[in-house]
Amino acid sequence: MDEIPTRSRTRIQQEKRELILEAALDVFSTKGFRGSTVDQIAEAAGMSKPNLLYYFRSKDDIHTTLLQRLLDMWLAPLRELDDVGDPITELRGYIRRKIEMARDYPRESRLFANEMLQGAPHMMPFLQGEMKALVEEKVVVIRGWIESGKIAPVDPHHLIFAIWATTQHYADFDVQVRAVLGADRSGENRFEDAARFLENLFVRGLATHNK
Amino acid sequence: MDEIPTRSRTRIQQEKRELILEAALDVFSTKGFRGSTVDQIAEAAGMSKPNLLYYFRSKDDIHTTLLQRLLDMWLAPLRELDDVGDPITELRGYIRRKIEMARDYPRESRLFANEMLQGAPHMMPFLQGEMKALVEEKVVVIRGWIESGKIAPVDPHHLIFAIWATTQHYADFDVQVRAVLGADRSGENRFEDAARFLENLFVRGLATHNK
DNA sequence: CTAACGATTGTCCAATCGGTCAAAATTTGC
DNA sequence: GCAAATTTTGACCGATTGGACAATCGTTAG
Repeated sequence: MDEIPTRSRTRIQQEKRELILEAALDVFSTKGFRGSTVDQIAEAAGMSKPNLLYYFRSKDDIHTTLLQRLLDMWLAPLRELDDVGDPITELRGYIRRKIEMARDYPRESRLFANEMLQGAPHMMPFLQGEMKALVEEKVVVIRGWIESGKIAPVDPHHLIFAIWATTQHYADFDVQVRAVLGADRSGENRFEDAARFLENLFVRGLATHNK
Repeated sequence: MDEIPTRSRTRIQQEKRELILEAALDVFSTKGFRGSTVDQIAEAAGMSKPNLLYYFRSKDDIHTTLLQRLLDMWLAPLRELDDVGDPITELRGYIRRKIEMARDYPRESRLFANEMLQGAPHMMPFLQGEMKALVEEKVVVIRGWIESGKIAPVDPHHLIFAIWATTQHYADFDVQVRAVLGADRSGENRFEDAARFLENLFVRGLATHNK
């Protein structure tokens, strides 16, 4: 077969492809693309290498498919940042959504981080296109909040970077966070603590009124 | 030869080893360990592969040496965080030192990030040992500042994480930052803007007094 | 039952990569 | 200037890896 239209895929094909992508996400996110072997992915998916290559034309095909899927979900939290609500509430919600993503989808975060570290060879068009456009849109919103005196005057771009950095840190640098917090403090409540700290930090850092 | 004591190395050996480490840092930091080949490093260092392997026993040896050197410089900025000065000034200085490191040593930052993404297979002892110890020491300092009412009551661990995340972000996610800022705003002043924003954010976020 | 189609695997191959080695080229010590 | 030591290289090797392929197994429709 050459290229199966998604429409005409067997139920088994759909399921197996899902299974493979799931396994590949595990492997790619921690070992990187070049550090992963098709055999490792196949074993993680519980099938033989030739069988895996029956569902995906190549290792690269799997990787590309994963990145493609990542695009959609990656911008979702920022998309929800809305002009209508109270700025502080909106930003607080954005931080919370991002922290939840770091907690619930750490592998996707690491996959993205790997791609960025390598200079975004596959995602550059996405960064310069869809992502930049969305950021620009939200920058306008934030700038509006500043001009109406609802939040402190800060650089909107760097505000967004700071939220990205602090939240994704808990997925990408999970080992470091765990190691530094120690065995006892490394329970799953570290995301709760992080959320509390970050909301606090940003709310205080952006407030225009005194407490 | 088996293992040359550092003491008895020729001048040429010292220089060539430096040259190789410099080239390897370039390659490893963007392509990761598995994604890099000895040939690439050798070419970047302007020598043949066997010649490179005359100065380092193995690819792994180069990598380990780079990570080893990284340890020293990585904790330096935090070490300087001192108990004596004004808390806000101290923290502001720490942020500035970290941003300068991201600007001046982005390859080292990415090398570290790669190691973390893969679960710190080589640096785990360092994380749990030296790094955790230093953090714990500084946590005590920060806690002291909080108890004496000099900064707002926040979780010291997560404060440190936030400073790490926001500053290193400009090295590790440089491509993304550039892409989102656009060609015009991506001049080298982005580090200045970032520093200004971050100092502002943290100072406001930690202040106990009203402005 | 059986023919057709989809799924699975064992085997193999070419390319890449880390590393070796002996020989050649160069530098150094005297 | 020359011998010893150091540096550099071309050729080579074994192991790994991505992928191809033909053969086999399983399933399903008639």
